[in-house]
Amino acid sequence: MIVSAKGRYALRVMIALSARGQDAPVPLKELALGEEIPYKFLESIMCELVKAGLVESVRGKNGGYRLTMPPEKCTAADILRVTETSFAAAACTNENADCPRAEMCPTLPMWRALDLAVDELLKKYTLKDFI
Amino acid sequence: MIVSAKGRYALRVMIALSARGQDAPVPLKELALGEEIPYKFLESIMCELVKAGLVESVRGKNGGYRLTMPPEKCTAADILRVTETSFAAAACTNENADCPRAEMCPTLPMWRALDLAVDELLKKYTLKDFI
DNA sequence: TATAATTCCCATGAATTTAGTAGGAATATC
DNA sequence: GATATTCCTACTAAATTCATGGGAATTATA
Repeated sequence: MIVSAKGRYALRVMIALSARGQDAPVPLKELALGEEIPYKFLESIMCELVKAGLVESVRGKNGGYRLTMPPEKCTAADILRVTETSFAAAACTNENADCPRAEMCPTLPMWRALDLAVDELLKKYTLKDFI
Repeated sequence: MIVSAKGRYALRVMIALSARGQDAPVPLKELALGEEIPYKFLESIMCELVKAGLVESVRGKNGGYRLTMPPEKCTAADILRVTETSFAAAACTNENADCPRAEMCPTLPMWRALDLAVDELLKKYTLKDFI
């Protein structure tokens, strides 16, 4: 039960972008160096964040990445939902879960409650809270 | 962010043991078949549960496993703490965590809060609640 | 005391996921 | 046209999870 390095990197980068304001886009190189995240790994993470609509990219010279919303509108839940391949506490509550026991599983309600509790908490933290 | 199969197996077995009362020990073979858990994998799980003091084992013929406490005294948190190699939401709050950024990490408080929230919730579910 | 049923212990292997790397095409600025 | 950037696809390495195998130790009972 753990948040991956990818998720933590994503959060860090989003915080870094917040601290920079929304004017000029920040190039990947600068983000990677500043946050000490492997360049190519971060590149793949940024790709996911762009696809999810949390950041926008500007290509070509003087390009880079920029938040698509003000920091107070983006929560930790928004970010981690993108990067964590399984955001569910137990596999049992995954979208693709296909457990034959699900119908009468005594623990399923607990996993659902856990998912909810985690989501509630992560929603409370916005990027603004971190800077 | 997910509870492993091991953890779910452990919970299931503990529930099965609860349902059987504390009298005669239940052999591994029976547990494995009944719960559809690979015999050898379950064996290693039982070993951990014994070491943690949640179940006791009786060796030799007519032996098996038995809870060491009444089902209402054992919570999901007690069980998962044993089986999950990392019970922390983020590696950052692991016992062995040794992050150079920890001192001034803006997200650390969130991970701690998350750990707490998860623990609180899992403590609410006792084995008795599942049967 | 032999036998069968069991837990205990140690080592190994397979599968899956996570983390990271490499190279080049496309795009924009100057 | 040179340069700085994102985008895309594929690959590799490392770690973790999920098991499997074989045999020693222990105990009840016939």
